[in-house]
Amino acid sequence: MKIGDLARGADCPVETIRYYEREGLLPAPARSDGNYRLYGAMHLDRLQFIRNCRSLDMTLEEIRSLLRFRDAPEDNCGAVNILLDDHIEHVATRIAELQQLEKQLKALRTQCRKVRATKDCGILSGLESDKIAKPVSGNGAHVRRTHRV
Amino acid sequence: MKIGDLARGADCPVETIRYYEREGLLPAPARSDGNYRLYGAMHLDRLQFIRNCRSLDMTLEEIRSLLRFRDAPEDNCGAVNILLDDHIEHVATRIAELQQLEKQLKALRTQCRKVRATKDCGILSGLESDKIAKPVSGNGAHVRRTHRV
DNA sequence: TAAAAACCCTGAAGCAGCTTTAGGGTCAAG
DNA sequence: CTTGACCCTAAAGCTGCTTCAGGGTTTTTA
Repeated sequence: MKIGDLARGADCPVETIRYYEREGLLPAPARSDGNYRLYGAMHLDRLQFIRNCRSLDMTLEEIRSLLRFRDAPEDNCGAVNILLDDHIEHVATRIAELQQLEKQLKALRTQCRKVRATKDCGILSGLESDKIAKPVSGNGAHVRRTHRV
Repeated sequence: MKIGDLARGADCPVETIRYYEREGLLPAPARSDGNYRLYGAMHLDRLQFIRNCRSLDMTLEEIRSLLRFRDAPEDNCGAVNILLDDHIEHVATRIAELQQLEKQLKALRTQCRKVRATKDCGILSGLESDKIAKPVSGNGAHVRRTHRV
């Protein structure tokens, strides 16, 4: 398999594969005469594992850690359970934060129901006010931002 | 007001204020003899506006846009309403994604209820499987990630 | 009055997790 | 034998800051 085949197999951009290799998540594969990367089924498995973890919003550090367990089949998996529990908590925390945010945004939105001059816009004046709650931060949520394009 | 006073007034790190200035969100203030930045009440208002928007998880680009409206009091505010509606939708989308994620993580967690050898760990094998849903991406959620420390 | 502490300055690098750009080389089809 | 699809590397760019290195200024304290 060349890198493009692997990429199609795991639904992952080619550049990201090379990036994972640099980051030590994927082992460097053999090379062809023309210096092309040549992968086997094991690489595909591993890449799919990584991509599954990423789609569960785990960090590369967490994934690195899971891969170490995966590579040590005789060790016990207690730490895996803990890692997952922590991650679930991060996600739950972030959901709660975002729901709070949504409430505030909707409240703000009701401040301006029709189009008028910006100087009279209830939204803009709402954004001046000091009634906007700071995010609950401190603990450590860790999940993708709202903004992506 | 020196930069430290402004920082305390808006509950915002000093470095972040300098960063906002570089990014053109805050106008460059006058300077003292010793080359210190000297701010007035208008800067504090503007900084609080920015920080309120940030705590609602808006991007700097969105904030830049809102500031332009704020600076043009006679324009109409239709675009402000649209911007906010879009942002609310981003947040709602992200919440839905995260709830989906939470469900998958909890399902995965039930795969391994006791500590055993990693080769038998239901979580690790669950992460191999192709049953993990890709994030609904494409549209554009845009909100902070789960991971923060 | 002098030295220490607290504050301020700039410019550049670092963080995560990629993506993009620049500037090439390799290989199969027509 | 050339076109086009694919591959390579190294480096820079993205967001929204934070941190660092290496200074200068002002205020407080002894």
